Amino acid sequence: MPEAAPAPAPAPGRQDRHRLPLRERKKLRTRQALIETALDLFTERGFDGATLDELCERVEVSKRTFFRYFTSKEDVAMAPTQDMWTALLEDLESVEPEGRTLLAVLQDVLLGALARMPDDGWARRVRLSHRLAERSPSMDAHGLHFCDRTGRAALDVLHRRFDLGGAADPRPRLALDLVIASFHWALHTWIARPGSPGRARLADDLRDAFAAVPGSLTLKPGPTTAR
Amino acid sequence: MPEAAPAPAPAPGRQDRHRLPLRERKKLRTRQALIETALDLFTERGFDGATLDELCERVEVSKRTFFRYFTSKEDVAMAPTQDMWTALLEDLESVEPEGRTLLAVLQDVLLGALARMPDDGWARRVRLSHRLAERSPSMDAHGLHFCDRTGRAALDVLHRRFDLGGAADPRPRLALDLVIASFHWALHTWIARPGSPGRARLADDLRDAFAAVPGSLTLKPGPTTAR
DNA sequence: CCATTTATGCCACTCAGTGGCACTTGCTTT
DNA sequence: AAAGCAAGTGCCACTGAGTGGCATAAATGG
Repeated sequence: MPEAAPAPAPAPGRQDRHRLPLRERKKLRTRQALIETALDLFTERGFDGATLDELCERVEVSKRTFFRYFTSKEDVAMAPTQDMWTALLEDLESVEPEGRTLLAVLQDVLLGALARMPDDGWARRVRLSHRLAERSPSMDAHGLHFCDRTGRAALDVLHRRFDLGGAADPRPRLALDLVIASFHWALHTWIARPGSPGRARLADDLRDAFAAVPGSLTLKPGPTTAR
Repeated sequence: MPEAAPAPAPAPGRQDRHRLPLRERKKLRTRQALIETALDLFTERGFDGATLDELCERVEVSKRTFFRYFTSKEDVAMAPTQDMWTALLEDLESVEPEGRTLLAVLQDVLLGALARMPDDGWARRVRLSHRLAERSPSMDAHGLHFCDRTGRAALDVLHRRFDLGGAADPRPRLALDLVIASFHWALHTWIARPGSPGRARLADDLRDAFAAVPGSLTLKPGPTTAR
């Protein structure tokens, strides 16, 4: 049970990495090594089967140091997806609705954040990460919790910037959860695809989910013996 | 990280409690005592501030026994809500759509399960439980995970019983998540109400959320300076 | 090159959760 | 009523996640 998380400091874009001071670059490298090694290790032995001591030994870092980068064992394995949500949160600060519905705005921002993820293996990391989550309850729980927290933060930003019909109006929350649900479905579908499709394919699946949103309100169960 | 959960055996209805053999009644009493005491203890000292040893001492049960009833520390504090989701799952086995949309069916079943919760302090337990969850990340995560798992199980039941447009259709999943999101919003609103309103008030809040679903697709952000 | 700040290593500690075995207790059998 | 069975429980030792504290190493700024 982590008390207070330090600043997670997600990975910044590749291009400005050279500009950073030496100390920061070293930290980034350690963080990246921890993520990469953790994903491999957990995939090999299973999330519960691998211990933090093993991970720290491989990366040649003390356990104490690990917990200065990540708040928990689950946290390190979820880092790839979290980076995307964090990017989304940043974009919300500057987006302009321009007559679109809230739902459309959220959908576009999510697609935008997705498109901006690095191409250097991010897709592979996300895939490994979510395959692990499918098999480890605690990882899954951690991921859902992060989604939920970030979602609330996103709504706070929007409530601050726009008039969304009062704090007691459930509609913004429902719209957001619809987008999150779409994302989860897309991710699930994308993970299950043969081969190792990239970002673009995930974006396509996401668009499919978005397109199905209106129909989800009117879908009627067919007859009992339809198969 | 629990490996495999034993049968959680949620509390059965009050009326048939007398019919149970002595041994079963004793188990029920122990389970109930653990839940009740846990909620009080965690509320007093905070979820992280209280240890399982303290809880077991108060209930006069060994820690080993605690883990024969609940899979984790979080689990015991979430039991009240879980009972409702489990009831919902049972109801889904026998519901008939009768021309309604999937969304309407899910909404009605949820309201039905809610109405059937015991009146003996269930509302209070749920309130305590969710106040704790608001303040403890790990409890919140555990609750979200359970919701998600149960939701998937619910969809499995429906897919087995009805034709929902194929396994690759995102609409059923979106409809379900919409209902879950409605429930979360209702719960959040209900918890924040002054006094200690009962089940009925929660059902009202839930109906409000359901009514707002269509509007969540068309809501447009107002002008930046609307306040 | 030194002073300060910042990241890390090391060690001991708490507490959640598990495995194993002995023991009690409610229920059944004769 | 005594004996037998099996479910449920207690006790104890153990693993592993996560934290606190302090000493050390390394990067930065002057």
